[in-house]
Amino acid sequence: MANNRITIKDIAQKAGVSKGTVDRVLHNRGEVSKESRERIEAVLKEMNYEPNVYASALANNKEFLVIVVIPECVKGDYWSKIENGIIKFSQEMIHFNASVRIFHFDQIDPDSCRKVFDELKTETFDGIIFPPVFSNLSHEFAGYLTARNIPYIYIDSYIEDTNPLSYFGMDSYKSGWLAARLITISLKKDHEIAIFRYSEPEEEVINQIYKRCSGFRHFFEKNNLSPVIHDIIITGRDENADREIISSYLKKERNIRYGIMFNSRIHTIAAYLENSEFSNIRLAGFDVIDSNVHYLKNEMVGFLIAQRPFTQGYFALKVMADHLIFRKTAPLRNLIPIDIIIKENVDSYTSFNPLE
Amino acid sequence: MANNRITIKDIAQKAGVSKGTVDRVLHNRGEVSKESRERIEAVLKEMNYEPNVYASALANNKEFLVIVVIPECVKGDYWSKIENGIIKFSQEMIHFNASVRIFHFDQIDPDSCRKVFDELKTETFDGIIFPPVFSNLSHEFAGYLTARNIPYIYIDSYIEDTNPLSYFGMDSYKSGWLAARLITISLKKDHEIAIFRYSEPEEEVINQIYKRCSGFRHFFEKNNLSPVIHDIIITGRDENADREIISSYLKKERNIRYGIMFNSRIHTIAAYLENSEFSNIRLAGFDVIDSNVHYLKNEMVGFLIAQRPFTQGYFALKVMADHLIFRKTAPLRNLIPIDIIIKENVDSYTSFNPLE
DNA sequence: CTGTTAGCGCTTTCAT
DNA sequence: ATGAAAGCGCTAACAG
Repeated sequence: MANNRITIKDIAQKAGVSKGTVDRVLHNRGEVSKESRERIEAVLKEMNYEPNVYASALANNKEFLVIVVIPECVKGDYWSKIENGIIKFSQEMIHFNASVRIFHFDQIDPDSCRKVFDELKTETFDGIIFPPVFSNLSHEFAGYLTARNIPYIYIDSYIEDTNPLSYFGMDSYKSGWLAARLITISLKKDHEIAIFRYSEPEEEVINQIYKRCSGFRHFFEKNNLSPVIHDIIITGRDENADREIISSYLKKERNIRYGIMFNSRIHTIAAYLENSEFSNIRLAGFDVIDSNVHYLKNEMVGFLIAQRPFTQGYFALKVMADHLIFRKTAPLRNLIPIDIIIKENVDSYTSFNPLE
Repeated sequence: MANNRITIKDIAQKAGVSKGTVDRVLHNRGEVSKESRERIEAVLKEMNYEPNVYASALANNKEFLVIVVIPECVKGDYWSKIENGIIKFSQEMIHFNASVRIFHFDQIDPDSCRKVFDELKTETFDGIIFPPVFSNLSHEFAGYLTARNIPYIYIDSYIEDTNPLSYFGMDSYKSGWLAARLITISLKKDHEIAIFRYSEPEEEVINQIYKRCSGFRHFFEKNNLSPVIHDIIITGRDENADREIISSYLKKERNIRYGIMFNSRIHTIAAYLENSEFSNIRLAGFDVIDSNVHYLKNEMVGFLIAQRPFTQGYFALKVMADHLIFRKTAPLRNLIPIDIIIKENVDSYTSFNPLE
């Protein structure tokens, strides 16, 4: 039941050549006569040879450096969970002579991101993983990478007209649609909805938020529902100002019973409403980050839509390693499941991690 | 940034011994003087040595056989997804000289399970994975395994007073609780609920179903809700009889608006109700299996509670491999997230699999 | 073009 | 009790 594994030696014997020659055709690095190659290829196929990638990596003894560029993060937030997944997998790579270097930039400052990209243009590395937060910058950088033949993987979001090795992220449109569906379940006839948004969403990051929002609105249209939906524009920077904006708005619009935010910061809204006269407004948001979980548990937030950031980070790096070290391929687009998280299943969601 | 990896050779040099001696202390197989051992152990700790498990497995060249015992399954059902996860990981094991043999038994026939266990008692193997479906049988078999020092891992459910290496499954009580919570969201005052159950749930399998059911009922009690809950007992074997039982029951109880089943066969109920005068009854059930998904999409079923069977199978085998081949440990209890699946996120749920 | 050789990091005889 | 040596499956440099 076991030792029917075919090795390079078996192939060599059966083809009447040496292991060296077999290796040459396996990695077609030339210098093999046509006859030999054809004979070897035939045997390879016939015996259904599968290389032992571990032995291969061991012998290869080549060093790899994978770069990761993500926004600065604090413990427990979305990016830190992606980073944890990356760090976790990086530990499985060290025995293959592969290491990872992580760069951070300021999520709302394109310049800080450009700086990192510029610095990277002076360095050499074998692969890179990053979220295309600022689309213009990322598009340009992707072009550089393609020109240099450096494989890159997107996480979190995607930009068209580029050629990443792979992509891990959520279908933003569908996640917005799903959020609308969930709100609808308990939406009464005269209930109104508030969408909380930042003043001028930096044009560059608009993509993902925009898609979620349009999925959300389309759900109602397509289902012939037309709840009143308010857009409440806040600064996202000035707490006092925001508190004032929100409270004066809600004072005028007494039918608002649901509030949603399409980034991961619904907890800020929850903090404003908590202990206010509007604490009965039910909130919904994105991402199972610690601060959101707090308000999920005290029922300020009714549900969260989540996307397994740890899994994203872990598998993005795994795909890169498979490509670089093991020469394996992976599916181009990996759409993460859109998870529905409420008070009753959040613990099971956060506590499971067979990988850590 | 890279080649600071410490090898056994480095340790040997620094401790002034040979690689062989270092290896002896690493796997404490004796025959080392106390002085040498202490010196080596000091160096090991000082240099923070991490063995290269891949090189180790390669050199070890030992064969492993892992047994898997699961119920017979058909494509697309719960057990087949567990089996897929197992098969997937087994492919990563072949290069470590480890193979997997899968045995099947009839889920509702304890004798067929006993037969497999008995047969296994005459075979030799290095580890085994199975769901303790029949608790008495499993308990006894676990005792045998413990006595023989063969590591075993439970999937799907757990039995007390045994010593498995690890366990992957859902917190059944909480999943029932969650189901009750979800139904409550849209439960109107005079709505009643039907629990569909098999006549005499085989005493042996009662455990998981029982826990789900009590979680379900407790939710209402603890929240001071007291919807009328009906128990509708069907045979589970005789289609015509069941159809008749259900329809006559529902004819008498016109307030029943929700139906739930605590195993994975809510699709059978959906099939009975579809195109009947009771097609407005909303159903809920467990497990994202193909037939359930069908009724989720046509809205006969409102939601499913799911538990990532592929993940269970995959990681159960991974933990076994880590134990056997790499001598790594794993957490004992791994409670899988309790996923909420509705029409709007089911596709994202089933289509994601970076592992396959 | 091809075979031989040394070696990746580790394990396991086998002498000593 | 310990070191030397061979070998796991594969790669790559080097003769020829």
